[in-house]
Amino acid sequence: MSFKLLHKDKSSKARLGLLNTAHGKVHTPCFVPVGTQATIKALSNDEMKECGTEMIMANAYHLYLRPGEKVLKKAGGLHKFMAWDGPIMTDSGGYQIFSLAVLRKVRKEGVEFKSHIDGSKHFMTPEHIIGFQKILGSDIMMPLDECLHYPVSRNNVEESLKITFDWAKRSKKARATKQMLFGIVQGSTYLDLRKRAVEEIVGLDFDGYAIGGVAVGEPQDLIHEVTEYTASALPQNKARYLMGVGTPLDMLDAISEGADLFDCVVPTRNGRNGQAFTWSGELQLRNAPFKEDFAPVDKKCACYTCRNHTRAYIRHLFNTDEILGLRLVSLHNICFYVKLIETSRKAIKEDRFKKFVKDFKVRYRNR
RNA sequence: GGGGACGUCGUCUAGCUGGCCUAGGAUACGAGCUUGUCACGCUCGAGAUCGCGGGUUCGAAUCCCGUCGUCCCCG
Repeated sequence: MSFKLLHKDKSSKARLGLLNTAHGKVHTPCFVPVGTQATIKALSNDEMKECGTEMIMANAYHLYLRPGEKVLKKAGGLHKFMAWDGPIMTDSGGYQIFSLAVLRKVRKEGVEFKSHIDGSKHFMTPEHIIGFQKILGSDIMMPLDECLHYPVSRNNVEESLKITFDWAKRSKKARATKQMLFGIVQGSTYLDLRKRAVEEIVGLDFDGYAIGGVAVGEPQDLIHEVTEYTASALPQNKARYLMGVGTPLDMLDAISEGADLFDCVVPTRNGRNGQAFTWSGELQLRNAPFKEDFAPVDKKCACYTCRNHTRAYIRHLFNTDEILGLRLVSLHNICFYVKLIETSRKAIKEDRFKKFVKDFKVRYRNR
């Protein structure tokens, strides 16, 4: 249970690290696919492993509502339940409080919310969330936090930071020693508030630090201004997790800004909607130009999808609502993301990450 | 040969006691969006002068006549 900083790129702020968890090692930078409901939608564990996925992410809020504490306890934890023997991170549900805002009431003690599934009322405290993540047996737990949408007034951010900090303290107290617990830095786009949040959270000494409240509606340049600023303020010897980011370009930029871990629904969600990521840009595979395109999704990709199938076939699968279509593109996208980060690690090791990103952007023109 | 029903975007159709229809929807088609997943989703676009011709009327997809086509029943 530790993080080792192995190398710092000489051409950028990119870092190479090794995260040791109870269920294995994670090489950073690392992309962590999102499996909210204890499954990476449409993909099997074997497929994830074949892509080279080292760690996956699940969501405490969702699993708390379904299947619930009792089932997960009886199952012997999340690893056994979903038959994934590698590292698992779990998000607390802080983001859900934000994204399901209509239903929530944030109080100092915790959050009151209505289940989006059956409307039942629940009250969750930071202690509950940690307790539940203990039952899950997550390798990396996240504390309950409040994630605000952009834009938000300075006053609201200051008020919110107090709650997030208080919850962080309480989460720390309630933590389990065998699992890692990260602290989350909020502060929206107010850099001085970000700085204050970093000082407070780092003062509590967590196993790693997350940059939250980023890519929640703000313009591109702000995403990176906040990320770079916050990452630079965090300690060198701890992993930095940029929550919810992102697109290939956002991730690469964030790596140059010093972030180590990323989770994002984009490769899977967009994959289910027919968008493929490739070394030469993004493809809307449902679009007409692919009707008779018998090339693989990406010539440079060695994934199952690209080894066996054509763009024309995948477009056909989407047009006929066949399940295999979503599976093939999700699989390709995950493989692409993992490979992109693997290649990034190599470039960092060789101190040429800045050039690597520059070259990648030239080829990745569609955006 | 006689009687009846029906004919509206590519497809399935709403409307048919005439003006609110410069014809609505669904689907197919075309494009865009998607950043700690309420999501195989969302948004937008193009697409029919209402089988055809004539008539009544200020005004017809809607009423009348003819005609063509499809289907059904009787002979």
